[in-house]
Amino acid sequence: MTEVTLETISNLAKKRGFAFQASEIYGGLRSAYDYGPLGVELLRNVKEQWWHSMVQERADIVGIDSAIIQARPVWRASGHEEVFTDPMVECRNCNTRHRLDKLDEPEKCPTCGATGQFTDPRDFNLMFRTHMGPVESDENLVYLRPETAQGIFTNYENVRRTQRLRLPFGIAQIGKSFRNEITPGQFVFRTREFEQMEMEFFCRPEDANEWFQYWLDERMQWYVDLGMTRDNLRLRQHESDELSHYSVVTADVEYRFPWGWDELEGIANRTDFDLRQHSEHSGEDLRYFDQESNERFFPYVIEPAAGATRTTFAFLIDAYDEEEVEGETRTVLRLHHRLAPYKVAVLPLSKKTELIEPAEKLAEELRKRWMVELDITQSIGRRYRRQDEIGTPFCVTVDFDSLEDGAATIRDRDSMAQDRVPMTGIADYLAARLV
RNA sequence: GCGGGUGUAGCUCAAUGGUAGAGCUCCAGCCUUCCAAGCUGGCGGUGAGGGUUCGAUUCCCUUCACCCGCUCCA
Repeated sequence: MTEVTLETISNLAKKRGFAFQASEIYGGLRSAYDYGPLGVELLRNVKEQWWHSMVQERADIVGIDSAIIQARPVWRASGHEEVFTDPMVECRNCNTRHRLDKLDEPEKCPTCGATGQFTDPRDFNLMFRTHMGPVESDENLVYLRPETAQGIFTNYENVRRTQRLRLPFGIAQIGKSFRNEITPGQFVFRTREFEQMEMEFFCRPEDANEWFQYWLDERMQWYVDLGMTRDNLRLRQHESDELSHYSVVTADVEYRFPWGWDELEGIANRTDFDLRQHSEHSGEDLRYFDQESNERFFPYVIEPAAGATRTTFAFLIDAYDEEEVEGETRTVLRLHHRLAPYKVAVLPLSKKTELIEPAEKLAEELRKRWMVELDITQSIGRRYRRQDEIGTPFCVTVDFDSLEDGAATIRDRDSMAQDRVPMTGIADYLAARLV
């Protein structure tokens, strides 16, 4: 395992086309990043794997995709409109920031003890505001969602009824969320626009603790199965004073980032808070009717909520490796095959047209099944290293012998071992290994 | 937002109040038949705006972005 710095990864990301500063040609926009051709593939693969394990492979979970902009009362009911606005003051003496409503003495800094050094209180509003419709007025103020979860709760009854779901069941969603984080930073780790992978699992209140534990184990295993180093992962239970307004118990899946342990995913027992709130605010009865006992009750909710963008970032960091090969440093992204942006690179040994033609033909065939890159520039060694650096699991090299024997060399990213395989069998060879 | 640090080519770095250089990368050509080879050539830069000055990448101001801390969270 190579020790990685944030700088190493952000440089690689820029250099190879994973992520770029947003609006870069205009000097950039704080806390906003654009995903390049490699980054979008990696991000898509992470989301695809999550969806696969959460929705496709499960009989008890379905997916939705709700609107980013919801009616304002949704955020009143969820508590976000109230909780996401904090009056803050800053101490001019020690440069610390404090919530005014949490201070014991309004003029005294709890950090350095100085009095009368506070700035005027300022409202920190964590929700993005905009207006629905061409005319800006208080009446059409709307928020960009600060979490995808509320779109699930507001659709709970629609989904349950149309899919004829019975407890326990889950609803999953992947999508963008927006928060005016007070302090964004650490590259793509904490950005104000970010992507979430959230699933709300509805169950009987008495089973909630059991399901909570179940999802803790399940989610932890997901990262490990996709190749993340176990020692770089841990579960951390929230202290009671750091719990969200909706949660009675929360545990975070944390990753050992270059700057320390930090959160990838929060798994929370949201109780019946959200369904109850929406029932009260909307007037819709969102209780579950149990035919056997002839009772109505609010289900409890266990929520594994992961950050798609920061999880992608963690996979990138975890895959990064450098090793010495014949006095040279080989940089290789040891990404799980399912996550690798490109699965195969097709490399004609030289630029001679007699090699390029069969290489193009092979690439065209393989592209029907996988992301394939055809690279014809520079020496074969250099191209192998380029593919190593972006994590491509296999390189297929077409050489002059190929014209005679109809075979090509397949080179493995991790072991650098080579296999001679008939051209007609290459797709099968790769399919057997790209699991 | 506050305090501290940083900003010269895609990357690493150099130089100067007077035409901004190098190595690597990238591209093209030659050569080369399997792990960042060689030769030739090419593209390309002082984050942005303003001020001082005959002249600013250099000095001053403003602004933007990144990193560290405070705070918040997926």
